[in-house]
Amino acid sequence: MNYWLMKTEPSEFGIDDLILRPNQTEPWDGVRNYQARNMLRDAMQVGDQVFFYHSNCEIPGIVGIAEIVKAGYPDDNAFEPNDKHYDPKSTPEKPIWSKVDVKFVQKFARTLSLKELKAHPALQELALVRRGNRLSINPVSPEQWAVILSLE
DNA sequence: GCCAACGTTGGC
DNA sequence: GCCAACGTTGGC
Repeated sequence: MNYWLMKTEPSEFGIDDLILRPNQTEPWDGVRNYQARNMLRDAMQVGDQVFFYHSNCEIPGIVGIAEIVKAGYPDDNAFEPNDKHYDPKSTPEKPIWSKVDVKFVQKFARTLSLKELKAHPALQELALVRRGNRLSINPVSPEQWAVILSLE
């Protein structure tokens, strides 16, 4: 099993929105970065665990856990000219972009803030806290996962 | 293939 | 709102 961290802006779609979805499940779409796409398409498997991260908000940090319930499949909103994430280079015959489905698992009692993660000695290699990292999807090692969970 | 200009992310 | 960091675009 693999561990991940996925960023989202709560003003757009936060963990409370995920909880309210049918089956508490939502496609994770709209990713338009090749590195992140490769993780969505090639690496994520059903059952993988995901830290749900809120960015661009009052307290950026990890707010809970979700789970991959459907592995990579074509991001079809790239085909829709009226969609915000439309990409004319991607077609149903040759899709460029991928998405996965994530399901709510747990919401933490408090936000594990970015500040706190950055300060933790055992998390200095966490992709999220590395300088200049802007990827919306990051891998998390089993060791890092355990350390972060213990903060809750 | 180089690289300047521009756009986006996201913390602060 | 600012700006550092990084990705993408497009002229050459």
